[in-house]
Amino acid sequence: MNDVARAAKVSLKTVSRFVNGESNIDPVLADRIAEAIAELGYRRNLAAASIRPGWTSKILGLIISDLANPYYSTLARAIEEVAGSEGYMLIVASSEEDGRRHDRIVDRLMEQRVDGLIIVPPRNEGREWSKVPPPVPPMVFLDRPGGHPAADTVLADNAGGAAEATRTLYGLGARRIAFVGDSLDIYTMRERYRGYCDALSSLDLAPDAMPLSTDAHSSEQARAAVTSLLAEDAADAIFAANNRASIGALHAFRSAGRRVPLVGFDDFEAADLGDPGVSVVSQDIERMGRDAARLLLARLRGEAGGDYVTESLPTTLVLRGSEQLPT
Amino acid sequence: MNDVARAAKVSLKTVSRFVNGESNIDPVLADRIAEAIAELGYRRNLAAASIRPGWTSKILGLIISDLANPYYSTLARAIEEVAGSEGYMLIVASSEEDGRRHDRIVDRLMEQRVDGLIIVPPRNEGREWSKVPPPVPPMVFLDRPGGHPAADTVLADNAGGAAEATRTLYGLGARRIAFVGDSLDIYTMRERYRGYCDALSSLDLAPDAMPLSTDAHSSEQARAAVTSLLAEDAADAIFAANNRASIGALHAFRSAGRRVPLVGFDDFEAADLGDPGVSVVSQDIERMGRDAARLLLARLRGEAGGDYVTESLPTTLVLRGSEQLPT
DNA sequence: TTGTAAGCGTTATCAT
DNA sequence: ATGATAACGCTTACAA
Repeated sequence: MNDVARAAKVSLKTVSRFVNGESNIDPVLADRIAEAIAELGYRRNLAAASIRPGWTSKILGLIISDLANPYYSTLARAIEEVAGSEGYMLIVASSEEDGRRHDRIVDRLMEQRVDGLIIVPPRNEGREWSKVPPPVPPMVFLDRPGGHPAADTVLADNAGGAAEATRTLYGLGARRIAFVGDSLDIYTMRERYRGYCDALSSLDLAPDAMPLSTDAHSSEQARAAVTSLLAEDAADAIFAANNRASIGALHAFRSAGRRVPLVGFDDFEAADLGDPGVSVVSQDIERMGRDAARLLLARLRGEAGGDYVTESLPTTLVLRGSEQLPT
Repeated sequence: MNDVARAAKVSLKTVSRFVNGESNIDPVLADRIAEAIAELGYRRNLAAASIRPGWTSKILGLIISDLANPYYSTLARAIEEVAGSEGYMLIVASSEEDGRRHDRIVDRLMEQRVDGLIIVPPRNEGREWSKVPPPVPPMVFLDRPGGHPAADTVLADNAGGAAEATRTLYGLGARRIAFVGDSLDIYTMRERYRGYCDALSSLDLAPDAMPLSTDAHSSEQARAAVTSLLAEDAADAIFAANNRASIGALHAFRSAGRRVPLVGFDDFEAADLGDPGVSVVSQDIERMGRDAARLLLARLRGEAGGDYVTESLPTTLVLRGSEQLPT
């Protein structure tokens, strides 16, 4: 910038004004500056600019569990889009559900002086937020509650969606509705199980009496679980509490040569490929991401009030046929 | 940092030494400093550190077409993993295949002083690299060639994979093998078409005589294309040159109630869900990402020689049954 | 081993 | 409208 100023025979400050697009500047000088910039191939240094007091990095940090998982990459994309529209770039990092890793990323991001943070809290929690010395940048928790009082939160209505799925299966005649999912240590699983139980109870069915499988970490394990449910004739319908459970169930159906009514949680690419298509409780993932980003940007603009909100976004039941009894 | 120095009654420089983990430092002072840091909640400012000469931002920039696309998010994840293992964070941005957008992102990333760039060049090219004033950080092009002479490139062997798929279909008796894919303006499509044509020619079949559909931008369009192929009995096998084409073909098969041998390009989640499973030419996406990141990091370490490499990674043919004639 | 002074590339203040 | 000067938070000669 100094070189540009010298070449254009103006002061440093005038160049600064020029590159910042300030208005009050002599057109003649502006031209000289523009020329000097082009000639010297000058490029401003945003990192240097950002350390000035009152200036910001215009970078947001996003911590998700796994960028390769379509659910999170869809969230990331939606966030990137909203952030980009207001000039923010996004640093994305995967916590792999590991609290220590998550904490390291948080520290790094704060040292980098990101303007704000969007966080999917890891399953295995790390250090408590109260132990993180202030100042902490504005934060939004996404997909799961985060345990920091001064932060907004965007969730899906996991319990509501699960309840709707359960009621649908019941309405079509099912009375032994199996829950096939991952560990209940996971917040979303716990919520889905809660919704499932609530629905059963309100239908005068005992949740305890229903088949329950909570170790479907992979579709392979889900397949095994569903296979034995079929073999023992233990269930007349299945609520698959995540993607992998749904896919595992499909595999099990194919091997067994028969199926029972099925509703899954979370849509997936292949859900409408089979015959019948797989009915699912669908989350509006883009909207979750967008809302999280908007909430954060509103705080950064100082527009948000003193109250922190927790949004619980509705789910949609998408019926494709798998909820029906086979003909 | 000044405050910490004052509180610990040492000089600024000693604190700097401490936070940078330098060895020669009096344990007594170190303790005082550690205490002061904890008390004041001091956090170093990496942005400020990075503007010093000889220092780097330890941030890499990644430009892909769409983070929500599993192909690119898988690439991003692999890159993030390798980068993270060496202390680099990743700024990810989606170009949406738009050259102007891509150029804006490049400028922003360079102003941010990222240490290196990994770029999936957009379909609609923007400004030429020769017009970007130096210094340009080390760069790696991924998935497609990028048009900058001083950069490494990591590609998949699109032509080879397509040729293998074509030969496989031929070997099983097919003589009218349709190519269903997206526009040949796209580098990867062009390459796949080239491989397909090469294979046909070497088998004494005329590529021109084969059914060709290059407007399968969505699975819906691909479905329409395949549906008419089936109706007119124009093809006895299909090479689906991307994911969406494969899925569209499956939909068409289902509606028509019959299928012809099919091999797709690029694996997808549901490929083994149907009966038969969909055979595909599979790219090792993780490896592409890892290799790109490693190439870039090697350059940043100054280890790479003066020569720029172009890697063409082999594809794998995964046979699941759809390549066979229906029984 | 520790401290002093200078400088990295910016922008803000305040005078002109 | 423009410019001299002082910050911002940090690291690196170089001296002590």
